[in-house]
Amino acid sequence: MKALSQVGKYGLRALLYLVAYPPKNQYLSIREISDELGLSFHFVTKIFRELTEKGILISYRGPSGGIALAKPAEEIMLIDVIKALEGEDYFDKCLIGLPHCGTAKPCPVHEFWKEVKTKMQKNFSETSLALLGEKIRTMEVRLDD
Amino acid sequence: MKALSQVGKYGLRALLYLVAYPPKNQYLSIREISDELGLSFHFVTKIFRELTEKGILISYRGPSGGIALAKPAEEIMLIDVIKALEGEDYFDKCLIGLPHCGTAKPCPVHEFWKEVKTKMQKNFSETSLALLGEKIRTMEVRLDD
DNA sequence: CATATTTAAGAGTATTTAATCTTAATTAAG
DNA sequence: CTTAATTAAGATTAAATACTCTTAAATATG
Repeated sequence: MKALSQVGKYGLRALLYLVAYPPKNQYLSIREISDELGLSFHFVTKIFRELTEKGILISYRGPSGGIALAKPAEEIMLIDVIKALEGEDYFDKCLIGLPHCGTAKPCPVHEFWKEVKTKMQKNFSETSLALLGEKIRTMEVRLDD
Repeated sequence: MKALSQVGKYGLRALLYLVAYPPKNQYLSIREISDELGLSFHFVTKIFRELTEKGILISYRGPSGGIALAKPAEEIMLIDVIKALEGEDYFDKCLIGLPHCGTAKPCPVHEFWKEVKTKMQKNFSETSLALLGEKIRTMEVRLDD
């Protein structure tokens, strides 16, 4: 199941790198992130520009510039990132694509699909970037490969 | 969340129409299905050709020809259809796209994502086309709009 | 102030997915 | 046997997504 676009996948991985390996300086360069994760520098730059516009990152140009979280990692929830990367309507889609599917006009799998989406929304709303960063740092989990 | 491609969405809707409104004759024409659901005849034809190759449908050419389920609707599970339309590896994908993500090398959201996929697999494995057809026929749910 | 480093912006290209079109093959019915 | 109805097959086109490239703007440092 391809639940995220490449923008979503790469953006999330790149953000998690920033959270897991916070720089000594105020800013971490996009180049370091893209190099470390083996992602296209230009593509990550484009994605991060969007996250900056949406208030999840702040950026600074020039030498020793880069990007940084706009808020403490504890206050940024996974759901914020996913909605920023995939669209605010991410959890509003009918599985079989019926535009008016909803309580009033449910599709054949509406109730079940709503359960799945609710489970995801709940988990993503409770998961902070700080928590994920900590999991990565303690080597419980991985960000590349 | 876009969990299915257009092929998956249209294919499933078209199949469900067949199940919900079984023809008097042995075969139902693709033209009727695509007309009724407002889908492209040619696109549905192409999708159905795949489902025929994969043994979910049988087809018959010529006047009063069309397509029909290869097995009783009770014996075709939603999961079979989704795997046929989206690929056998549909439930094997890492949320953030890491190729080697798994128990040995989990990504930061591996465990949760596995739960979601397991829930879906379980439900889709227990849901027959017959059940969905019945829901549609009794007007509990809808297939267009 | 000159230079190097970094992100910003957007144009450009490539790939994948979606949809359409054309022609062939099959078959029923007059 | 001719015609019409239907799916099969694959070529073609369109659109969306995924990247890549170029140039500009900002800024630190010598």
